[in-house]
Amino acid sequence: MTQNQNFDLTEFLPYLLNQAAEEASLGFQKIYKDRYGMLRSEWRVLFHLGIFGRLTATEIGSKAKVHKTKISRAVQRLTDRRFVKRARSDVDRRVEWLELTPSGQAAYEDLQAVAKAYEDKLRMQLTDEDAEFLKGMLKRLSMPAP
Amino acid sequence: MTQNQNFDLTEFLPYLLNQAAEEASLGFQKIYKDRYGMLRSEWRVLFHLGIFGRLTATEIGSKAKVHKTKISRAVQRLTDRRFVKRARSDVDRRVEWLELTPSGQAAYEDLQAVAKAYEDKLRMQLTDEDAEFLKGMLKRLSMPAP
DNA sequence: TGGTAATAGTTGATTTTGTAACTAACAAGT
DNA sequence: ACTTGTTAGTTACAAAATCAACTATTACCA
Repeated sequence: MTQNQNFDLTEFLPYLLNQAAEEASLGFQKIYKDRYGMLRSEWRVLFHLGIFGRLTATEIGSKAKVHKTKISRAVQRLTDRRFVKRARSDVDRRVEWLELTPSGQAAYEDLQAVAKAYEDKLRMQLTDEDAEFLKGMLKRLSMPAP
Repeated sequence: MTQNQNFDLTEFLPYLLNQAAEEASLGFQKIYKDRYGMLRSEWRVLFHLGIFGRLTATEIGSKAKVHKTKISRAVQRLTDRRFVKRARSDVDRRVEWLELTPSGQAAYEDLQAVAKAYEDKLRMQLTDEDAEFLKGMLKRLSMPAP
């Protein structure tokens, strides 16, 4: 009897969350990857700038909880592709203001529409009520434990 | 007016799921990493063997939805550390049966207890009812969309 | 039997991430 | 002004993930 009945992986919350997150990301990932050759950190930067307009790398990092080296490299690639424009601040010459270029804006609008459609498709698996409830719990779980 | 009010990242399910999954994994990750120098794919293999007893690499891969190269390398490292023992099948000499060694079993039992305690801690943020509901939805989201 | 396809698992090359150390600029107190 | 500390962002190197190609074995079937 080597079998262990005392632990069920499929009830372990971190595991379940990871499996669901991975599955839920697949379809959208395929699109931003195929269509724009973007990585996850890149569409996130793109979306932050699309939504909030003008941000510094640090601001994006703290909003998205992504490490600054990842942001740095994502911004690098996005500027290489002319999706993002950087401008040193006059007030504090350490910081760089980031903004979408017109083609960055176009890519954002395209992907944002895709994201909306994708979200709708995902939510067809859930009732509206369930989805709201789920989101509430995910938001709670997303903040550092007390 | 460059601000876009039409999309809210914090309501986008794949994003929310990822944030929650990452946060929920952090504490447990720290332990299996610090205590055993393991990667995520490694504790998953360890747990599968701890729970199910004897499996092939392919079986683990399909249960956990992990690519075979990741499994292969995880198994390699686990056998290097004498946590896992491999044995070629006599029936089909392509397949290898994987099993925990006694020290692998000990590591599993230790980490399994940690996982339980960690799960309890996480669930303190939720009522039992909510947690069950959440798990149900995560399981549904974990399967490929219809 | 012989030939083609399928499966289990590994390996190598490339890409991406993680970690730590680094530069440059500013802040605060003395 | 001068030291010390902090912050913004980059870079170098090591670790890990990805993807394709590979070996070895078995399955199918004419």
